[in-house]
Amino acid sequence: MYKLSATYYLNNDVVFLAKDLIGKVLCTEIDGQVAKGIITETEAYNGVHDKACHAYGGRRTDRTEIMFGEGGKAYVYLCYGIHHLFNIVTGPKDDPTAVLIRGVEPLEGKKLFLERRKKTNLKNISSGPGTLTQALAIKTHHTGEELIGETIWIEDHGIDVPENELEIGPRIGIDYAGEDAKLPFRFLWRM
DNA sequence: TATAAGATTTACT
DNA sequence: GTAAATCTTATAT
Repeated sequence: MYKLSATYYLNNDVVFLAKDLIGKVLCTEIDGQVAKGIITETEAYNGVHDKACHAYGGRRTDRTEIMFGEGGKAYVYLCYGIHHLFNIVTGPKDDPTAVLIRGVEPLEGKKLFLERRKKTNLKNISSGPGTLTQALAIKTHHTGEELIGETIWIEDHGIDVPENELEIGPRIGIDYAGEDAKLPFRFLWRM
């Protein structure tokens, strides 16, 4: 088991990273409490060429600025006024690619998952992009956080995901993106 | 300064 | 299965 290094995130193939991150372990230490979850679902956001990406066409705003920096940082933003969505910025400088984490499975600190989500069982406790951030206590102010630091990081536990359990398909909830909404950039581990 | 729309979740019919 | 909740960001006055 080891923590992913900074160079891992500099890979310019965001689709490869989205696939490779399935089975990795997302960890947070917030308020002195450690929680870990196995990543089971991701989506790739392929920079300026991707209509579904916030940085499509080189749009550079205060919000998307972080994606134009080097990979290895967190990009957390609020959707529908309620939900915090967690992205991993990837690729070299000026290449605004990112991987959206859409789902995790509780691994460590399960008690925290239950408390933060106010639930009594672990079923579907962090199966959506907005709910996993709640379970791991990730908030918008974590944007820009180094993923090799002490607050949010990713570990490789050597978990093997069989090819036949990996579902690849079009992304969800981005119908407005036209043709790009159909690209097979979504990866889901069917356990 | 004001308005429109959104990478979703939850509750209710 | 359908609809409401809810507030930030981006774009237009």
